[in-house]
This record gives sequence, C-alpha cells and structure tokens, in this order.
Amino acid sequence: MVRAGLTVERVTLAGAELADEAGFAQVTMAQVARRLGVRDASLYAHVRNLEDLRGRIALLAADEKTLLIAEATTGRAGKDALVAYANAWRAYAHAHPGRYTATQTPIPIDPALAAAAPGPRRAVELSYGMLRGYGLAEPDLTDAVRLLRSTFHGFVALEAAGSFAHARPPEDTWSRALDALHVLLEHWPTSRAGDSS
Amino acid sequence: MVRAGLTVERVTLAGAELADEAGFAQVTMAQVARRLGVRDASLYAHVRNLEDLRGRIALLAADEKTLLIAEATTGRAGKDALVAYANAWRAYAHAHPGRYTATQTPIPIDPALAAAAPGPRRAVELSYGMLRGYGLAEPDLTDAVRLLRSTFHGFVALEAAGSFAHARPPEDTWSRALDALHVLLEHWPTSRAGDSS
DNA sequence: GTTCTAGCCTAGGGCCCCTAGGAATGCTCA
DNA sequence: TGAGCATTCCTAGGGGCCCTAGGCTAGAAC
Repeated sequence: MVRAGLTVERVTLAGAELADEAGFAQVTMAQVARRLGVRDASLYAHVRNLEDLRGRIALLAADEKTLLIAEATTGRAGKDALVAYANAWRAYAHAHPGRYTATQTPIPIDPALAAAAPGPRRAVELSYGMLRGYGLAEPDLTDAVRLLRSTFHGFVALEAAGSFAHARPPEDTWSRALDALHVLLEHWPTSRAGDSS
Repeated sequence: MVRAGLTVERVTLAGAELADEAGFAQVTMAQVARRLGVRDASLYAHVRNLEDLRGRIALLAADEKTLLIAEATTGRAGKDALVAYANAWRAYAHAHPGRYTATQTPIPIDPALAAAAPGPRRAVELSYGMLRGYGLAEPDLTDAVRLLRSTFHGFVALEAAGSFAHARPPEDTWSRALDALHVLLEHWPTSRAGDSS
C-alpha cells in the first residue's frame, strides 16, 4: 500500500481546487478525499472537520488575494494604485471563483489559525496605502476604504450571480466605475456633505 | 389525522423564516418539514426539490425587497431618493438576513417561475427612476446603476461577514458613503475620465 | 353513499459527516 | 540490524439528509 502523503496543506489545496472547479458548496469531505485518492475518514487526521477545512480554504484564499494585490500595487500611487488594486481584486475573483466565495462566506475560523495568517493585517496596510495619494485623514480614510472594498466585492459578487447579464459588457462598466471612484476620492466630502442639488 | 394544509406558499414562507432564523444554508427539506409538523417526503407534493424551494425563497425575497424599496422611494428625487433607496435595501438585508443571502446565492431558477415574478422588472425601473434627478444618459445610466447596486450589496455583505468589526460604527460609514455617492453622481465623469492627478 | 382527487404517510436506497478501532508504514535508536 | 513507536490510512458503522415508490385517508364531486 502506497501512502498518499497527505498534509494539512495538501488537503486544503485540494479543497481549494475543488472549490474553483465545482463551486465552494461542493467542497465536501467525500469529494476532497476522492480527489486525493483516499477515504474520507483519512482526512480527519489532518483537518478537524468540514468547517475547519472550509475555514482553511478561506484563509488560504485571503492570503493569496492579498499577495496578488500587494504585487500589483507596489510602486504605484494615486489612480494607478487604485486601478491596480481593483483589477487585482477582480482578477482573483475571476481566476478562483470558489476560493473567492470562501473568503466571503462567513465561517467561524479558528482564532489561533487566523492570528497566524498574515493576510488580514497586510490587507489593511494595502488598502490604506492605496489611498495615501488622495490626502484623506481619519475617519474619512476608514470610510473610503470601506466604500471601495464594498464596491469591489459587490461588483464581482453581482457579476458572479449573473446580475450583469444585459447588453453592456461588465468590463466597460468596471472601468467607468473606477474612473468614477477616482473622481469621488478627489472630491471626497470631508467636513459636511456637499449638498448642492 | 388532521391535515396540515400545505401549499407552495406556506412551504416557501416556512423556508424563508427558517433562513432568517438559522441561516440560508440550514434551509433543508427535513428542517422545513419539521417546522411545518410534517414528514419531509410530504413536501415533494408542493415543491420539486430542495433547489426549487431555495429558488422560490430567493424570488420571494427579491419581490419583498423591491416592494420595500418602491414604498420608500415613491415621491422622492435626487439625494432623498438615493438615501431612501439605499436605506431600504440595507434595512431589508438586516431584517431578513437569510432571505437576503438567498437573493445573492446564484441558484438556477425555473425560468417560467422567474418570468411570473414582478420583482426584477420593477427593480430595474426603481433603479433608473432613482437616478432621474441626476441627468445621466446611457450608457452612464447603466454604469451608475450597476455601481450603486454593487456598493449597496457589497456593503451589507461585508457587514454581515463581520468585516467592519473595528472601532468605527458601520452606520457612520454608511451615511458618509451615501454622501459620497451623491457627490459622485453629481460629478459623474461623462465623456472621458476626469484624470487630473 | 360512492368515487375521485388530493395530501400525507411509511419504506427504503444513496450520499455525506464523523467516530472508533485496527493494520501497515517508516522513523528512531539501542 | 531489528525492536519500538508514532503516524498514516483503513474498514465498520451510526445518524442525517435528499428523494422515489407506493399505500392510506380526508374531503370534494356526483
């Protein structure tokens, strides 16, 4: 009998690949085990249970996404940084749909595991760094980061759900939206709402 | 033996209530049947299968959400309409989290069923009507609608996922974001990107 | 009152999650 | 080299869920 040589990392990766190919909902102990040529009971030596496995996939995806964004935005500022950040975000969601939904699905993740992951902290740094060129101060900085992240996530989520199935290509809307957000950041209503209508 | 008096509507409603209380992932034939005091096999007389039931919940939720937005925005224009639309959206997501995730989850819905639902058409009308005061023309109108819907959905999704768990209350960010979007719609970069940095 | 149409039932197969306990593998160390 | 040992992977099995097949009964139609 040849051992399969499983580790937590290999199991998690197999789950991530399965998520991208068949959807995150199809990530199941039995399916992952089949993909690894192993019985499902064997996975419990490496992963606590299904929820644990899904949480690890979510953490892996968050780290990968953050890393891609970091690579895309280094050395850029202003609108260049905004566009690079946004495009890297959307590209990851397109390239790894299952992993991406894993990051979104609210899973109770093991705190110790989450603390060891470098993703979240790095993601916050990147978000704030991207906006450095626009001259915003707290709390506007936090609000702007949240608005941008909301828009990026919402766009790819609606795109994945097929809400943009009409005539105009999503790509066109996407680039126009980035233009608009850039303008917004330059005209950010700092002290009180600019209510001119 | 007393009959339970099931109908498609009652089964769908029970599923929707269960979704709000326990999460959309917990909407299962067995759970819904238990809630109705019935065996799971009995539900198949009213609903084709689990996927069909979930699709009906999604459609119900979409209709309810659209109705609330319609009530909130009638008679309003400009920023008033924008704020009313956005607040109704977020309020529905908060009041019915399970139903709301049902609308987001990409479920293959029976086309005949979807065609009979008034929600989608009405939702499109409302979105475009809300922007009537900003003087946008196509394709900017479509892009603006998509941007707004992306932001609204992304915000409540990240909120539900616990991404805004830090110091600043989400409410504050939300109202500032609406101010910012209002400014954005007034400064919408119509012809070519306003690239002034 | 009989017949017919439903609504609801039990029975059962297949898949999945997870635990318990056994066998084989490959490392450590005398 | 070979015994001991931790780890890896296995089979067996219980419980839950989805769904189909087929039977029984309540209420409507005649």
